[in-house]
Amino acid sequence: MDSKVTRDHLDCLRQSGLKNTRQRKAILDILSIGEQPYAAEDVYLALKQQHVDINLSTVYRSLETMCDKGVVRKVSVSGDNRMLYEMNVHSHQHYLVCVNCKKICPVGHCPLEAFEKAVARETQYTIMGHRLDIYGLCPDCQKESGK
Amino acid sequence: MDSKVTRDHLDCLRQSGLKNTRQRKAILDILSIGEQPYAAEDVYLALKQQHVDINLSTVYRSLETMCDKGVVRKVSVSGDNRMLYEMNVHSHQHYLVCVNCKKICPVGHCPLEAFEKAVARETQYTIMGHRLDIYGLCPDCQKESGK
DNA sequence: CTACATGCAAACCGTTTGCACCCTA
DNA sequence: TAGGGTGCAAACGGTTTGCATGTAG
Repeated sequence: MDSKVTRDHLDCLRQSGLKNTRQRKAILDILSIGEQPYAAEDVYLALKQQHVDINLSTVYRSLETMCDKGVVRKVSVSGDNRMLYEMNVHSHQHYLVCVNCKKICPVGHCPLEAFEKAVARETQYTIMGHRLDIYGLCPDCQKESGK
Repeated sequence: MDSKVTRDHLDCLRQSGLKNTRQRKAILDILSIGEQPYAAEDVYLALKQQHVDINLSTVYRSLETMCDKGVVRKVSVSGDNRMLYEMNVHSHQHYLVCVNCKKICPVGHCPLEAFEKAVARETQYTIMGHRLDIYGLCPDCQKESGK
């Protein structure tokens, strides 16, 4: 399973015409854990913890070039001034962000296709996409604030 | 009409327990022009152009305290790493952002009440709000890119 | 008169960049 | 071995903060 994932990462990089470096593979390994998006620094710290030696600029630069090639994608969520990065799986995704603990959790389905069409009609814009995030209190933080 | 607006600003500040300073009134005057949200620096430059003497930190600090009191609100939109500020009128608002010229235009109606309820049910979060912005090409930029 | 506001300059923090060296293809 | 990738340190841009001074209530 581990080798399967690594294999995929090699393919991703090769297909995008990117060189296959230790650092890039390590970054993709981190992004593949869980479904959350990670800030550049999160990736950096996670790698440090695994004793993977890497420079923070390299993390930024790699994420950026992998974005350009469509291997990863950027997302930014309310209440976090940092850019977050995630694997660019094709399914379109939105997040539920806890305003207290900042935990980020993906929500299933996107209700906006019809709305986009209506907006396009009304405004004459060519709609290219949207960004939606929902914020609230997660169950744990509800309990905590109930105390 | 000008005096009407100024009057409102005095009321806003008074009701929030904020002191009524030259700087705060000037900031609110700027935010009341048009329906766009402004970055702190936009406000600062607009004031400078009107020969209103103010410090950029004061702009940031005033916007922040007026946010706390609910007089203004923050919004952040995709593709701009700056925070934007607007009058906190109660109607909930979303924006259409041109990816080319960065023009921001408000869209009428918000289609997400039902969706929020569904998400709350599924996830057990207490939903507090959401952020939605739509991006695309405005009519002017469509023409330009057609050339 | 006192607490809150402001100006100024320096710090901060996420991100980007220039440059020399390194290493994959 | 050539051209992309990396490390390091310094710059950058938006925002925040400490401190002395100013001013609204």
